[in-house]
Amino acid sequence: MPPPPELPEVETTRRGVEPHVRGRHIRSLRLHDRRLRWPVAANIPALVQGQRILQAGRRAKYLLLTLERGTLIVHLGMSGSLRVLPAATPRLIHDHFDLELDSGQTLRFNDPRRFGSLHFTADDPADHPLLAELAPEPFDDSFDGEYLWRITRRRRVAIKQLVMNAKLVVGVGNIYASEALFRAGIRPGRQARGLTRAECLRLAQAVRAILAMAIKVGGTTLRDYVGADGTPGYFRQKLFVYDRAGSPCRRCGNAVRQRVQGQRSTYWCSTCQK
DNA sequence: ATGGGCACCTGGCTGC
DNA sequence: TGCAGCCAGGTGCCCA
Repeated sequence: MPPPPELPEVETTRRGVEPHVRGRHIRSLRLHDRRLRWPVAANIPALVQGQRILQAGRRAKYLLLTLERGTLIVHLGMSGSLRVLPAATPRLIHDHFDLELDSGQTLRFNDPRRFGSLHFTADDPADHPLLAELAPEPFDDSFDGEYLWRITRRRRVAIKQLVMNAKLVVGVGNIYASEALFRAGIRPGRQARGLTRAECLRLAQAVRAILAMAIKVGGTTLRDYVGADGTPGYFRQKLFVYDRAGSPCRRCGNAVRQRVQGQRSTYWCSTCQK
């Protein structure tokens, strides 16, 4: 099973899709299997038919297709992928919908585990319930050490869980949470409020660095299609601690440790992280 | 306000 | 070789 789409994978998908959809008109939206995390509203095809796609954007891990009137909101969940294909391409199992374009291509969504989703909003997507409460984008100026310092002051929750809370930090899933904390030299079990200013700064920088690197790696394999991830190989090689329990830390050689934290596996090096 | 736990789902792996 | 059972993960939601 390939790694789940985190923010870099979603951004890679956005970049892959954008040139194929921008400026195109929607011939039709065909729903094949509406069973996703939330049942796909049956009236979406009628609402989007004939509309032009102005751009492909992203907010956190949500893909946003801006139409002339309204926005399609797509989430890849655990196993979702979007591909640009010739419209006649035979469908496979777990294909959920096709966004057929006037170019003769179709944007096809496949999602075995059905944690993905498709919504439409006629209003400002920023006001949509799924997006309204989200933290600032990691690459925004407002996301920095001071921001992390401010939001952690009263939080007793472990820093790893805080970093995975999309209302506080966006785009960091289980894998990159461990990786970012390793890079910042901070143990995942530390109480958020116990971090120093300097540590908050390092963590903010680490989050940005990890995401930027992953986007760069994803970009190298970008072609005319976009999978949920392109290449487990590249991906795995870059990981310092995730899924490496018992293996030597790539920095100091000590065994990488693992424990369950908030019902998720956490990995860290007790030498490199304090 | 905060934190903790649950639910959703299926491919891939483990162990008998 | 077959099969049952467990695990992984993102994240909205409910409850304490």
